[in-house]
Amino acid sequence: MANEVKRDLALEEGEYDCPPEPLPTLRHSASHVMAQAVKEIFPEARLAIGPSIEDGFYYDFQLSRPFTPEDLDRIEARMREIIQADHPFVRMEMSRAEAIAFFEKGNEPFKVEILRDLQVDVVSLYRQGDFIDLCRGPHVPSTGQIRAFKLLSIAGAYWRGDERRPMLQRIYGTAWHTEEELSQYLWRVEEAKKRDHRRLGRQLDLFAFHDVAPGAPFWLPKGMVLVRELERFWREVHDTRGYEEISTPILVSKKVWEQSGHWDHFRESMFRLEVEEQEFSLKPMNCPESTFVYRHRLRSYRDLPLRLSEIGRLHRFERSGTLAGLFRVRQITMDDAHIYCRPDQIQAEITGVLEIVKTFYALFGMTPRFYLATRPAKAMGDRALWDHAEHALREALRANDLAYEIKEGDGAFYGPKIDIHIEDALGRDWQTATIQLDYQMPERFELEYVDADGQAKRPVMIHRAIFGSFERFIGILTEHFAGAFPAWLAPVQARVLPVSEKVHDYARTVHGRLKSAGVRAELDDRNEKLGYKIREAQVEKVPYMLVVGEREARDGAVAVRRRSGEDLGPVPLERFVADLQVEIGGRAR
RNA sequence: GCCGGCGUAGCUCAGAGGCUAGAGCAGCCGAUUCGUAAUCGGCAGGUCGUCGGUUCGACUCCGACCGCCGGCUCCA
Repeated sequence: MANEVKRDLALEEGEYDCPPEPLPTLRHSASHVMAQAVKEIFPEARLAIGPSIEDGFYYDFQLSRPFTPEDLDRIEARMREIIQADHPFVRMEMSRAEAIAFFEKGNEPFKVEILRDLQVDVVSLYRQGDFIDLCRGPHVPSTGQIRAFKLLSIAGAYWRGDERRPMLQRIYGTAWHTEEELSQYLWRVEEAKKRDHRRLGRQLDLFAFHDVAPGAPFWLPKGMVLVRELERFWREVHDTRGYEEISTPILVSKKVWEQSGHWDHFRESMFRLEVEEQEFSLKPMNCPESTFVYRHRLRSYRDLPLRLSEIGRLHRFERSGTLAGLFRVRQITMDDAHIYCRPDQIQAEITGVLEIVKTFYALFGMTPRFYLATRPAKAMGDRALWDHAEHALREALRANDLAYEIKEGDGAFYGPKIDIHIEDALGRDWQTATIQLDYQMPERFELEYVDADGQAKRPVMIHRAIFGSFERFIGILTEHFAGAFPAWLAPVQARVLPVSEKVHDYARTVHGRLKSAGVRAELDDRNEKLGYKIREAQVEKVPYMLVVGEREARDGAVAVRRRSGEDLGPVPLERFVADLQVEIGGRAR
């Protein structure tokens, strides 16, 4: 019934199952081989889909019992046999009806479902050995082409990504052209694990999580230094840019959320409680309450733009399975601000925010990428306003000469937004900053200003965050710097290491001098050898180790060692203090 | 929330239906007074995540719950 096709058709855009480049093709083929191995070992397994993904591939199966790590070993061994046999990948074509019949006979309900949804008359299948799978290709010529691969993990995944549909078992694997690339990749994964902020957070005593507060960190003294330094910098920037800081209540009546519209959209994601027969909630956002500050006075067009900033502590009920260290928390400390302005000020205000974004990320050596997120399906407000808002954002981006991509339908329910992503030291992508234009909240809360003509007008509201949240951003920073924070952020900036007890008096003098100069300095006067103290300071990634022995005591100097291992030799104490103050004051990287 | 895995000392980990559950590091005490990544000796440290069940006996087996990890879903 099937026609074998001698050569791959010239595939066009949209006609393949994986990008027709060498590596995705290889990985896609590896997933077919994995499916074959699984079917041979577990004939009762049902096949779902198996694409190539970044760094590897997966295949989803339905099987009554869970896969175990031992199963992975067996599957991998079987795959090697299939690869050894060097079966050619053969493309075949048949009518959709024939294919449905074929997979019904093979008892593959997921394949049948895919085929029923397809709009085409003829479908392609690929065969290697006696294993046939529905697939648009392309594939490598034969299984022997797959050399460097490894199965990695087993995970659950909903059929078609829909939580109402069956939960399948997904096996993840990775595949590369050469063994070298494979081991390089595995090494990269190991390195990433070493940088994991959860691990570094524990090792460096930055923060801790406890069962009693899932999704909310306990900041330890050293981690709190990071929070404070970021706050300090953040306030400096906003103070000089005409922002006024406010703070609004955390526990508020549901009336506020009903008025803002959040109650309808996000009630289920709010922490609610009843007090004296009134329903309250922990605030999941700052914006509705910010409007109370706006309305505190009658506003004139001369008052605008009014920029109200707030480091607000929010709570959002994130489902238990989604929590992850500082990256996904239930208690979020947002570096928020709301700008109330006239329509003619929008572009200038957005421009100002974009400038802050650039300043911030340059400081950390991160390159921001900009995305415009447009009208979502369940949007509030009329179409024309949305179009106008999207246009204003586009214009601001263009005026700032910023390249951007579109995230279609990804806007907030009250307005479109510019999302800013950064790439960290490991090349991973994070969404951090966001700038959201909002005509809805002013409407809902009936905000007004008196214009030059004496008429009451409605202001526009811009929501924006630069870090996103302190929790998440500190998580990203920790991994970005692998715990070796620049001196201005480092919890301990310098540690004094006396060589022996004989110089403890001098070491105390040095330590005292550093403290009086405002340096976060520690004195390690424990009864240990120098090598031990250095090792420990090194592990803790203290930027400067100041070795003091009898020579330094005599000369009023410190022997400076950087955490890079670089030994700067003896430096007069006052010189070191002055240099360090410059480095910290300039927030040098 | 769902699928799977895990939970033993502050940390990293070993152990096991049957006598007082171990190690390294960290901590404390003592010795050593030392020059750029771990000095030596001693001491102390545990309701084996919680609750319930099976059993003569449970840290070990079973169940529920809590938390964490890998994913999926979600993310104003």
